[in-house]
Amino acid sequence: MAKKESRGRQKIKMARIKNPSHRQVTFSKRRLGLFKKASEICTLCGVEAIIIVFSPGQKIFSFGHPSVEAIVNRYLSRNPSCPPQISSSNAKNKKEDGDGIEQLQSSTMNELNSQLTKIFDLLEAEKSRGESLNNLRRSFGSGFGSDSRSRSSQCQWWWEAPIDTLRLHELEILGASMEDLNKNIANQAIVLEKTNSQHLINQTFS
Amino acid sequence: MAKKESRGRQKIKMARIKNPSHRQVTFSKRRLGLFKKASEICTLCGVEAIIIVFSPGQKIFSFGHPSVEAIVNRYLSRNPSCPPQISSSNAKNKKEDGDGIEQLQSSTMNELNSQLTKIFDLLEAEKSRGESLNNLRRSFGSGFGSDSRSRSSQCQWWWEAPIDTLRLHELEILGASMEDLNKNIANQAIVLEKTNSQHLINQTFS
DNA sequence: CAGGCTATTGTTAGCAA
DNA sequence: ATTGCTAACAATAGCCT
Repeated sequence: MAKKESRGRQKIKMARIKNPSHRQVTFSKRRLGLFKKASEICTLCGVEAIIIVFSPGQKIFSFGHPSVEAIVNRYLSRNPSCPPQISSSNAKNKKEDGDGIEQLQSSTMNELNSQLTKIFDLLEAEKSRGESLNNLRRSFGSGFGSDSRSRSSQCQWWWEAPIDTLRLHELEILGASMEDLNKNIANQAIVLEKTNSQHLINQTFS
Repeated sequence: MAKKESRGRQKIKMARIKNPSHRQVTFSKRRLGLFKKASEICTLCGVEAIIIVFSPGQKIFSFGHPSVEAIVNRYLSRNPSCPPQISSSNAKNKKEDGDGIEQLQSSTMNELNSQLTKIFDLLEAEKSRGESLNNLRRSFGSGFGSDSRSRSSQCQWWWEAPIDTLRLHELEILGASMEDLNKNIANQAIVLEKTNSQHLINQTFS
């Protein structure tokens, strides 16, 4: 049976990929690749970096190097003092991620201030917990928790908010940046795991 | 003379590079690579993305795909009701870059408002300059202005602020995000030009 | 739609200017 | 601090499962 062996990677034109399906695949793959690159430059050069990607599907993906998960943990367990006096119109079914970006949608300066206060709080908390992330990153080199997978799977509470991200106000973006920092934990896990897998593969083949 | 021909790329351990010089080189190269990747995913998949990198040298580098300015633009033109009642105390001598992040250091909520106003202002200024960027990007396909280089070189008014970025408050980060959006024009130019160069090289060799 | 495979293209470590 | 070079390494387009 003449198995049609793949022609391998082909050169592509640098232009928007027409086929939606194909485009989606490329997006997924390259997004991971991009995040991995970011992860590497952070590790190699000891720098901090964040990436925020607005996908066409109204979702936001993000990556952030240092202690991002710490923010979430701290936030969830510590629940800041100032639950923004923002209109709680969105207080519907907020899960643990809570406060979606919708809140920022109708931002006035006052609400913005509230948001910022909250963010401020989060970051302060984050700073004091940086170590936990470091530990996670350490484990990257030696062994890796196989549970990190299931975890990231469950944690994919990406921005499910039904908002048109492309029209986000800059204020929203700012808020999103911070919120996304929370989400990137999942990303981190995915990236790290991915890297690890490839590692294992390489070892197997070499 | 046995000219020591390079052994080519060698595998490196994924850990912080000890040698500062080497680390800096790697940072520069990989930063461009990262930005290029980002540029590609934006083009190929038609998404928007931003990257912010806090270098160890107290500088911030950023990348932002299309019209980050456009987003702000949208906001400025769309936001009718609430032109923040921010104190216009920032109307001082704002150059296009000016005001370092230090200002955000001692931010209080009031000052924050001022900052935001300023940011808005900067972005507005940027918007009026967006065309030049667009033109630059256009030229990417056909020819490219050799002057774009000198320009980006001069535009490297990166964050020269002598602050320890690792201790930036979130407010500073937020401000930086917006400010960096301005800077990304220069980055774009660099990335595009770089890409172009490689293109030419490839053509030459093939 | 995420994951595996492989031939190819793309990126970059190590040097040197 | 950036740039060119070359060989080696890494990412990934196209296809399948």
